[in-house]
Amino acid sequence: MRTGGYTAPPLYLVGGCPLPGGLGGPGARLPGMLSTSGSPTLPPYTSSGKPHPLKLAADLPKSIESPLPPVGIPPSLGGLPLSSHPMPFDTRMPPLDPLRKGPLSNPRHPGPVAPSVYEMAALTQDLDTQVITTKIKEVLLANNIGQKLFGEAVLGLSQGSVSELLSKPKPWHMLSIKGREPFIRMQLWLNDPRNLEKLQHMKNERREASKRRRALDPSAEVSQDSQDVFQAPSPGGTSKKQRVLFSEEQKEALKLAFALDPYPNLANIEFLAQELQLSTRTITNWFHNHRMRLKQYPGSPGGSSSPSREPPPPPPGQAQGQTFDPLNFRILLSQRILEVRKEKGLPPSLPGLAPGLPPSLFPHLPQLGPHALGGHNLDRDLGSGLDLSMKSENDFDDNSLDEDSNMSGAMSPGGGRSEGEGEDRDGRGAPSPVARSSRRKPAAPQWVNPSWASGDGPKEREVIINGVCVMQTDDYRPRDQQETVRIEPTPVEEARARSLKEEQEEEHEEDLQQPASSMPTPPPRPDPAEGESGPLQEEEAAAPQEGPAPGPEAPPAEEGEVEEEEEAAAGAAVSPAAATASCHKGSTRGSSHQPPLAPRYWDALRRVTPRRGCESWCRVCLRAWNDRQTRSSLHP
DNA sequence: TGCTAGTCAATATA
DNA sequence: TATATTGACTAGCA
Repeated sequence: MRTGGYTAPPLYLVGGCPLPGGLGGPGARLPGMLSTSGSPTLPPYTSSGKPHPLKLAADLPKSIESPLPPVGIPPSLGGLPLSSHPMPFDTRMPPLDPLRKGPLSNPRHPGPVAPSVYEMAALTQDLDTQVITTKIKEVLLANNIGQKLFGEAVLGLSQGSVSELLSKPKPWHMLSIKGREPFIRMQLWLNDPRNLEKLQHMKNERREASKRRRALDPSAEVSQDSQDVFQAPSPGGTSKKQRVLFSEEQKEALKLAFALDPYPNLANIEFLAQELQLSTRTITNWFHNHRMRLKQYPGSPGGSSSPSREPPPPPPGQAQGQTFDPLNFRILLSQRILEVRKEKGLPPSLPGLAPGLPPSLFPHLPQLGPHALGGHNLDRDLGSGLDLSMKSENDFDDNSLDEDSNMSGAMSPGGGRSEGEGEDRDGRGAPSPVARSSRRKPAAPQWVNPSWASGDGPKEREVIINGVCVMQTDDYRPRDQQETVRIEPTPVEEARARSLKEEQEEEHEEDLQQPASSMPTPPPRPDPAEGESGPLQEEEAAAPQEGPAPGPEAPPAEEGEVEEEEEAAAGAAVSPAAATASCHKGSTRGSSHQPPLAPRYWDALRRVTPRRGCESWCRVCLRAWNDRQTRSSLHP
């Protein structure tokens, strides 16, 4: 039961109409309200950090010069989402009609159409969400008001939503109109001199009501949650699916898959579902959620996101620039699992396997999944609170080129997700790591740690800058000569043996200035039509194909590849000035400058033409070239 | 059909 | 107990 009793006068928007006393009475103003006839004249906050007095839109259209319909507590609260419920406070806005994006028609309050929340939001100048939430948190804390009560009474949101809003407020410019509504409510609530009084009153009423209920029926251990909240009955018995609790290895696998391809195609989703013994729906949900939540950390210089917030843990970086195919995925995941075990001081070996041999390298063993991996449960073995965010920089030195690639470079050849543009559609937020169609916002920056999967020690000279650039701190001092990673469709045992051998060879490699020695022998030039088979098919591909080298004229790339490569560059964050010289002048993408290739690489590639549009070889060129080689070996 | 944005609510954590 | 996290879901859109 809503302990309502809280009936405030209606909220008026425009001068001449009384604002409810709670909002400051006549003359009170909406925060940052814009005049519809003019440009914003007031910043949302004064220099002292206090909100400006509400600026009225004196010339608002007549259609919204009417009081908002008073909102009472509906007799029945069931069946409606919280956000549709009116607020008992004078921060209330009319219940929304999502179809018309305006207030629900209220037969009890006929008359001119009141401005909807959306209209109000549209009329509202930028609010500093960070300041608002900070103030809200201060007030709540100082007055011992919980998020739950505040959310339900003021915002019409659940506790979890309130928590997210308060702890991770999106900058105003990143909010949709609807997403701005809670912040407008908060601002209105802050402006209400009686806000605390009312909230405390509600709190007391709830407490007393709860006492009464308990007194009436002590056996009913009904939590307050189920009583004072708008408990929506499951309509038609269609309740939410019970939430799945992912195991650590499932999460790790999903993160890895995400790093390989944040937009997996259906085949890959089904593959993951099978591997992880989850439903495809769960997989897609996870990817959706993960993309969205990574985006909640804009981190862009222009963004007004909270400066105190740290970016989310970077995903497994060894996947950067690699393609999603089952074999690749399994190998990388097994490496990751072993790494995690090592970090946790657990034995790297798994039951029934030789030490260090992950079961994913043995497809004949039970599939990788929560019950695979040697039957070990990482949750149990590793405990909670795993910091899987950044692997140690000691076991992946096979792909330093990937430091300049981004997620688009990780697209599966069969994934076909290289189309489109990677720039954030609103031009704000984090630099796009993923080149996408204009519909898709890019996922958050992907961090690169090219050395993750190697068994070598840390490479302190490598500095991770961001998702696509790994700074070579002092000039182009050579790092590992192993510049590319090519995971061939080789039988796993053979692959592992080869890997071990390569590692040994790398350890004894001395001439770091001769990348040519590590450059792969150019495999057959790929057919322009190749590369369209899905990863599952790739997995079934035969052993590495030998064939004629593409020769120095291997590039220019096919048109699609050019597109893909440019998109790879599109999301590149700005690298150090010293490294952002001149390549890709011909790129159609905005911020596509890539660090030029170090001279040592030029030597290796001097006989190969850089990709179209490039003056010389850069990392993108090299990356694209290497991708083609890999693909050509997979799809001769 | 699949995406984003927003939200709920179960669960984990402080 | 309060807050944070996160899987599931919906609406709207292209």
